[in-house]
Amino acid sequence: MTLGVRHDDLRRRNRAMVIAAIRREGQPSRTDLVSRTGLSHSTISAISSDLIAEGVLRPVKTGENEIVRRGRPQVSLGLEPKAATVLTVVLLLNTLSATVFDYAGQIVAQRRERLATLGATRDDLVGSVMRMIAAVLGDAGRVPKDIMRMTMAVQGITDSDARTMLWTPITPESDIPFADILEKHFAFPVTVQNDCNMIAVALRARDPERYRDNFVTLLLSNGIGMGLVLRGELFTGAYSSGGEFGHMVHRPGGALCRCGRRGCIEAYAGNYAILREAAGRSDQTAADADVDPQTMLELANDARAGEGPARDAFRRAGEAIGYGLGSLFALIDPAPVAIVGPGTLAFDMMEPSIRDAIAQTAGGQHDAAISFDLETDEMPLILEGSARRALEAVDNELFAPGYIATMQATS
Amino acid sequence: MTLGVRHDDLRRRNRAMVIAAIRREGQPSRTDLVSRTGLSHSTISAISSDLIAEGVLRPVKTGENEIVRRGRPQVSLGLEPKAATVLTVVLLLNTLSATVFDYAGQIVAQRRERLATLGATRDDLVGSVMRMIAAVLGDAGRVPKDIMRMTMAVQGITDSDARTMLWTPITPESDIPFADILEKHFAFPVTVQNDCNMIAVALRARDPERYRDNFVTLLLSNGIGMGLVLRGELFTGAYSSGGEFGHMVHRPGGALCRCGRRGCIEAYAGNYAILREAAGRSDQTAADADVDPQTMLELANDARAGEGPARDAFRRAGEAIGYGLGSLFALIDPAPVAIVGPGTLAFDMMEPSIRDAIAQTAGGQHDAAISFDLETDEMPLILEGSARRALEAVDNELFAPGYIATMQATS
DNA sequence: TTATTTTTTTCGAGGCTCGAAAAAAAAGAG
DNA sequence: CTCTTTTTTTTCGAGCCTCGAAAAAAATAA
Repeated sequence: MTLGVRHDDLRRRNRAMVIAAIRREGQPSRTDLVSRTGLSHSTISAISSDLIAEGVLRPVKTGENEIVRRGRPQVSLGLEPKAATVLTVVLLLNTLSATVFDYAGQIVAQRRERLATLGATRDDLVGSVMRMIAAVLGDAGRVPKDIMRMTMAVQGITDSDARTMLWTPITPESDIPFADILEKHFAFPVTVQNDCNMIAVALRARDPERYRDNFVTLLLSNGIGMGLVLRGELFTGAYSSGGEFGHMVHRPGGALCRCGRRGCIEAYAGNYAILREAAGRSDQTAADADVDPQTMLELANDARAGEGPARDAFRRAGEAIGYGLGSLFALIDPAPVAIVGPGTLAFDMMEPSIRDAIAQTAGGQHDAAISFDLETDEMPLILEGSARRALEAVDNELFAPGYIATMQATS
Repeated sequence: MTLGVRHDDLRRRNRAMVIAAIRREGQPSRTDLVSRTGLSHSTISAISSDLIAEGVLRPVKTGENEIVRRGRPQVSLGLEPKAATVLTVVLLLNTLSATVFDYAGQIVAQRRERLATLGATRDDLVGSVMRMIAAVLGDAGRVPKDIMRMTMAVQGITDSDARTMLWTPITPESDIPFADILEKHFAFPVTVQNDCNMIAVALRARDPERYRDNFVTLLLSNGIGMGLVLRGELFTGAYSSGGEFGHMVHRPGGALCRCGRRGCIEAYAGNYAILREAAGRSDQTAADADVDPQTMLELANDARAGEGPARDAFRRAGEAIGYGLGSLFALIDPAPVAIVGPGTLAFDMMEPSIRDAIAQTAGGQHDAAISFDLETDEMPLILEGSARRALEAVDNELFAPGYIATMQATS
């Protein structure tokens, strides 16, 4: 049950608010903070001087963009890059990358390598991740105890505690408790997140006007991923990362899906499904584990050239996505949709049938609210979202009792 | 953007917490409140004596159930019935009822009448509601300015501001702004809520062990309604009351639904759909506006008697519900399901196919978490949920600045 | 050099919660 | 019947926190 609000929570919350505002705004002055947070000048002054003394914030000299006016000039406050260091690891099909960020969100060091995930054993995967972390920490000139938080983004389903990769399309291995393994080895806190959720986090940070309280991100690739933000919060399931849009049922008992079930949206709209259909193979054929982007581009060009199996396949894919969005919108009301990933390259071939299908559903009522934004390259978004997630976790730890002691002990 | 926490918010929140705890627990002592809220004895003492002085709480003598122990006996605190009066109106197919509750949640007066909603014009409906409110207020010996809050529960879709009935199956009329109309006439605040959402509110109050953070309520009747609680909060859409489970797409382009679209879950699982199928009519036949419960009981008995069209119809209905739940659970993870309404009388004929269908979907993975509770009579739940909603709104208004002044002015 | 303007800090007042101690209210013991 | 013990509730002073007003600081304009 909900606990009463203690007196010291008050300061902690207001500190959190100030830091969050600075992370959003970039380099606001104290006066900006007053208007953003609704707190008084006195309070902002007290909190910010505390945070500066603790090494979390620093006054920054704004060079050019300042309007020269009468009166005492505003002093902008920025996050102190040295206040903390965080680490992100992104594990996707055949790709592994690790990045070190400073507290201000700037990249300190980055590594990326190809990794044949499909054939990799559990130990291969864990070992590769560990080696890459060690290497990138070396590049950045940091040791594990400098890292205050790590976020790992993976393709697939994670548990709701963000500790274990429950299932993934990138390897037959499942239930890998990355957080436990890495925390044991490196001794910094780790969370494991779904890649699409990280995309959603990044989009909200990039364009808060458009992506704020309710929106959907779809990742169109060999599978179909979804990130869902409802009421301004990332939606996750009760047990898992949830949001398995690709495995909502499009046609009961229909086409064979990569997950082994039948009729999932993915079994019509995933790259493998589009290829299978365009190639005239039965929709009960086993799925390809990976489809070359080049192949999909050629398929899209075939479809653009005129009617034929390729165009039909994309139409069918669009229909599956459209009915799925329609059902989703029946539940949550229409919302802006961001389409991310390689699938955007053929989105023009799918959009008409998506819109037709949505119009057939209850979700199609307010279709003015439905718009599609495209972003082909998902990798920068995943990285940005992961970093943001790790940094925001640090932001909030800074106010926990004992933070100051910890900082002094480690710095 | 989120505002800073002011100093006076603190007291307001803690007062809210105390009142909420008392509404949940019934008649806790101050010591109980200390452990429930985590606040100190001093704070609880201060807040409760304030609330007693303001006439919101009262010390109650617990008669029997008290364990006789050494030491100063605990004094239980209860809600003061005279602190406020709320009103609920429930408008369903062919039924209208209005109830007056005191602040402790006891019924003061109640009226109920049959009303031929299907043939009623907008003015008929509004007029009937107004007359019934006036009558029940008379029964209760209250005047409109005694009422601090009214909740109206309606079958159908409401807007997310809870002010307008956007669409309803009980009459062809749509977009009736009940809240505006009634507030103008009676001058007390009104909200308009979806009936299934009120059922969810009531279930959570009745059995907080089982229905707490995540659960689903399905109302099986001529149509299919849903109430959804996620993360402990009633889920509503961005524009509407949302949760249109019955209009998720089961079979694209399939059976004709009452809403005019094709393939909705309701077009297979609503009473009219089951009857249509069992009677051997085409699934493109127009829906009956209402189906006699007696007819459904006979149909269920036909089905229980052995294989045949009736059994097939229920099986098909179960399949639609099952795939729908499967898709829902793919998004939100499995959760307990409460099945409410006349449809429960034939639930035994549907449950096997529901479970079979769910097992075919991604949502069926953790099917241990899926359980069905049945409750045939929805009316008491709707009433209880509506009252609770109104009372909780009053609970929270009591802490708004100016509350004390208002109370003194009106009492 | 002085006045004006704007930002930031300082200072005292008022509220709130907390822990400890005191008061209250009952049962049990002698 | 009185005193002790036990438990609940209230009181009291300390410590924070936020706020508004006033003061200080830091720049431009005259």
